[in-house]
Amino acid sequence: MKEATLRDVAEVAGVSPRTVSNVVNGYARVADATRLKVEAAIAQLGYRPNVLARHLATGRSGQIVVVVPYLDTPYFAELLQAIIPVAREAGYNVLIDQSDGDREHEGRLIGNRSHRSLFDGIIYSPLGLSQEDLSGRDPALPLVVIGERTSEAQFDHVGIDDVAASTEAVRHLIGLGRRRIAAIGDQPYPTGEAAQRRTAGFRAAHAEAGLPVDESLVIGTPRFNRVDGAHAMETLLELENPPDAVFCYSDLVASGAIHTVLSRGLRVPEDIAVIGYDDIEDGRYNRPTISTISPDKEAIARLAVGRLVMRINSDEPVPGVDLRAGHRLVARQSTVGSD
Amino acid sequence: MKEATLRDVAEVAGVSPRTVSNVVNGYARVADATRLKVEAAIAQLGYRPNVLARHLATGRSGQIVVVVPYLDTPYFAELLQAIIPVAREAGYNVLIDQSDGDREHEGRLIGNRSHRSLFDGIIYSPLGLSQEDLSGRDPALPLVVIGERTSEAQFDHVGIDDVAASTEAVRHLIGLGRRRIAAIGDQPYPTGEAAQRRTAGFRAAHAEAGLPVDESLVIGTPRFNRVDGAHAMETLLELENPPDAVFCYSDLVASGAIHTVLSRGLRVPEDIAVIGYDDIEDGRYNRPTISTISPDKEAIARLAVGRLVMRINSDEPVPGVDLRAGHRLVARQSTVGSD
DNA sequence: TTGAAAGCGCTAACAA
DNA sequence: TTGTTAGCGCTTTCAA
Repeated sequence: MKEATLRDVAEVAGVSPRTVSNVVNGYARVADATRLKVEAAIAQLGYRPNVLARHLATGRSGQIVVVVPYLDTPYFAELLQAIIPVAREAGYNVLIDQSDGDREHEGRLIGNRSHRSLFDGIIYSPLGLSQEDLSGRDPALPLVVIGERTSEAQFDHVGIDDVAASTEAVRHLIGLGRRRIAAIGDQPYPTGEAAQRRTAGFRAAHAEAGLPVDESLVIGTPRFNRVDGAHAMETLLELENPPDAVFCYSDLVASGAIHTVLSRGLRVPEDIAVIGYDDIEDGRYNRPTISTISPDKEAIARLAVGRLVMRINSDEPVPGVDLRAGHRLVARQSTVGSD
Repeated sequence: MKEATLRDVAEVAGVSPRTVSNVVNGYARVADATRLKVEAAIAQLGYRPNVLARHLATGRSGQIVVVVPYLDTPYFAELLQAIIPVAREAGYNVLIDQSDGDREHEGRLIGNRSHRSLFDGIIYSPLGLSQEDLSGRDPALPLVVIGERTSEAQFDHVGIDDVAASTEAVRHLIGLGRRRIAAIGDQPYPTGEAAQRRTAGFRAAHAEAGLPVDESLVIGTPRFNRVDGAHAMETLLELENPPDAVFCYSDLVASGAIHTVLSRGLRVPEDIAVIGYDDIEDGRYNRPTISTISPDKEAIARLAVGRLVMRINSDEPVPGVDLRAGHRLVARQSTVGSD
């Protein structure tokens, strides 16, 4: 049996398609009597609007794509989990795209115009972003960037205050009496902007406590993965004077670092306290559980989707803004111990 | 500037829209001279087909949805990572839907007809499936189920041979000289069909080795999470005669179980060997690294997408089949130790 | 408030 | 091999 169309409904209700459309969309006001007739017909036929046709007519696809570097990285998976329901509520389907951390790919999607009919906007959570990455893009395509920030002001950024959050993390370690604090995850190059903000917070906390920063304790890593954390920690443990605490730029890094510490027969947090970043679920089950900076992922999702929808619905060009979501420090065993 | 349409191209090339359509889709054969003209026009105008319009005209949306219980469960994330590129290659966009392990939700999506215009088929990876879950669904909507199997033969299943895989896992433990082997993850109720197949393999391995099964060592869990594993392990350790090896129905369960063992001051694998299931990336970084059954996720993805596409393109009803992907046992530290 | 009708951009049956 | 043309199902301008 074929699906009922709007025209069928109109016929049964004895009105014009136009009126049915009005009822379905609640656009214009419709006389109560007419509305009732139409609604009855809709129910009778089991009519459901054809979304595709609607999109063709309106020129909107009702889809947004969310680009993340990796799907199986807990932080991104959790971010997606927060975004999807919010988008759905706003009437958008979410297309998930994985960039594989691949610059080429990321650029390709944002730059080219083949999308047009496929999606109305992009929420983009890059691994690292350089100026050119975004400046070459199609300015007509609504875009909201999560996490990274650049000086360019033509699009929106959503994120937490990384500098403040990082400062709190390190302040927490200092408050615990630690004095030789290391940082794992610095990326002192153009695309490592997010990492650099954490490093800035790290320095700020030292400064406010009147503590010097031992530069040999600031370790760079190509990514924010477990292996990176494990390796960096090995480097730190080989120092003449190893640290008594470590600020890791992700929970994954922290997990790797802890792994190394424990396998050397040292204790966490007694010998070395470790704090991470992201508050991924894994951290709550790690042994020891991982202290962390917990970004408000729901707020990030709400802000990003809200802003994107606004952009999609606005005709004039919208100036880019910086939207801040909240965060909080969660102290767990890896810094304060078990009891 | 407006986007160029197929009609524009036709005009510039001096041919009919029909011909342009043929060139773009490679349907009918087109004279070389005409093709060249058309291609030139396409290039000149920067024409890109409007996917939406095409879908409206063909009655296909070009999208498939993949339903997984949780996005942040590593196994499902990795599965999705395998499916997406395969689907894309086949010309389909993947819509990811999260069921939250919620029965209601799963049923709703499969059952109702509101999709029609939204997607052409579903790949469904349920947490557990009961007979009714699928029998009430719209038979016209192409569906491939990953993992679960039921006796119903109206749709396709893709999965590895769980019984054989589980047998291998337990055989591995027996081969290591273990004699009191526990199983964590049984679900002896209708929706626990996948779990039951693992239990069957567990028993089969015992049978073939002439070993009795101590029923008190078969522990049920509501889910396959870390917590479930951790709790079950506690139960096992409280037994008068605890096991010397454990077969866990997921790597997450294994991770939780190992957590418990270690926190009791026991060693893995010396005191208790642990093997998991799924081969999630996490297992390679766990301390100790986790031995596991590694399903061929790429094969699963290929089989599922291939079958779904076939179903979408076929007019007559297609009989359901059972498609088997490969698997292999990966021995890591949690069973064979560090060196 | 509602009707008539012209598209949205593409496909495909029918003809030539 | 290519052109003509009628939709796909919905929205929306213009009239009434």
